[in-house]
Amino acid sequence: MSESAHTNAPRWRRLPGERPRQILDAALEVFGERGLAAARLEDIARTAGVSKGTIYLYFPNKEALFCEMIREIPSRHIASVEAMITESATAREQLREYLHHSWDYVRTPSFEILYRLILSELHHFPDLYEQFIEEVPMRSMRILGDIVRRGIASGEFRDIDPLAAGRMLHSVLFIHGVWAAKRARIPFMRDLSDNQVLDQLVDFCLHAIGQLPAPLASTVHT
Amino acid sequence: MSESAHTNAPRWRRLPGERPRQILDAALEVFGERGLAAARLEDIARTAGVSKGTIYLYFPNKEALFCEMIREIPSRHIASVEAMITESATAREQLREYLHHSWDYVRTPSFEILYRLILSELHHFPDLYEQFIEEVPMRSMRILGDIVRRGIASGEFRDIDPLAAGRMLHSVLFIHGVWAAKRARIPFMRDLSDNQVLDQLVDFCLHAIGQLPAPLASTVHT
DNA sequence: TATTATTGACTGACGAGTAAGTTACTCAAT
DNA sequence: ATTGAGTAACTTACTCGTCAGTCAATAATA
Repeated sequence: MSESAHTNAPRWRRLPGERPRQILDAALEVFGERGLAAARLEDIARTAGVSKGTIYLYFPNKEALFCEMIREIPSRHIASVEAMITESATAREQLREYLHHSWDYVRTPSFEILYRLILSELHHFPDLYEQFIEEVPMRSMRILGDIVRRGIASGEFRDIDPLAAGRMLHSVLFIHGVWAAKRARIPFMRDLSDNQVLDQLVDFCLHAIGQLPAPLASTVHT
Repeated sequence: MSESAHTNAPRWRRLPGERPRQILDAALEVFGERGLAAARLEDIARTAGVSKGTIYLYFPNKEALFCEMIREIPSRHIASVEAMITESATAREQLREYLHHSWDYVRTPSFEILYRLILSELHHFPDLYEQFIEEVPMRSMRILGDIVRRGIASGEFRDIDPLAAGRMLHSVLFIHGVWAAKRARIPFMRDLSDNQVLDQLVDFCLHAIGQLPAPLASTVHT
């Protein structure tokens, strides 16, 4: 008994390099579960495997931790989505690809949590909100808008305001992503697989901006 | 000096019939501003023009007040939107009309607040969440789905899964409504009027489900 | 040994909920 | 019409638990 009596394994380790990341991840989990006001720093600390005092070594207070989290997390993902864009294909193919990649991003639990937290706390952190808007949805809309513009020029798409189209495409993808991430709680998503939903999205969107009803073609993937 | 010294005007009045509504309206304002956890009952009381104790005469506790508010508020609006549906017109016209009416509903500040609160508290009130989903978005999707079904039968719309189409239509309308309600804080909505956005929405949606790109399309080869 | 990361018990403020006291109103008796 | 006792509506001052933030002590590491 009592391996605790005389193990020379330390009860805790010094990890100043890893603490911020650990704490931010724990913060995402706990803030995501309870919201900014109701989340307890003790819970975040325990989830991160540290004590409450440690948090204050790396973040001045609860709000700052929250803000830092909102800033840090999306920056991990965005670059990877944008890297996926290929210049080679037709606008139609390029659009389809971008929708697929965005679909993967927008369904991640962390995205859903982030969006939810931002939305609910937007009153108190306007600068944070604007930054998020700029870095996530506007970026996405602009990229989509550019693809649409190319497609119009090439005659693949009908004459539509590219920015408006980008906004529409983003909105429908985005909200379905949030729903899909929480599918278990949303009745009208329960019976659909992610791929089915994506197919419906792509079909709907391509018809909305397409020059012609499309040769009935080719939404199959997997 | 001191008109308070001997006015026979009562310092407060008994209004048991009006209190619940007053308190619920105040709750929407204060919860909407600060969220469930951070909102103070004292603030709600002051906004409602009563004292904190009065709230407890009508609601057992903070959570119950919150839930009652979520239940009560949307029921005021929904019926009025559904009453607007006319059976006479073509599916296309009927759809256009329904989108217009929903657009008005979905832009109201109270809807935006409600949606935001529901989304952020969904973890803790699953039954409330399901009820909201059932009463607001699902209802809307079903109505839209029915219109689409009619339109397919009449040849106005292409052959598309009506429920999926209803979901798409709702989603894009809904999220743009939320954005429009907070337009001042959202860069990509700032330069657009509500009517412009609605026109873009209708245009996008009708093309997405339309059999042909509208009247103009009859000249296009098949 | 010196240094620095980490702990955890502590404090002070804040706010939900309570209950005893106060005020507005009601209505039966005059 | 007026009174005034009874009651329902409302207020206010209080309690008590909770939790953000602090700091002196302690443990790991160089």
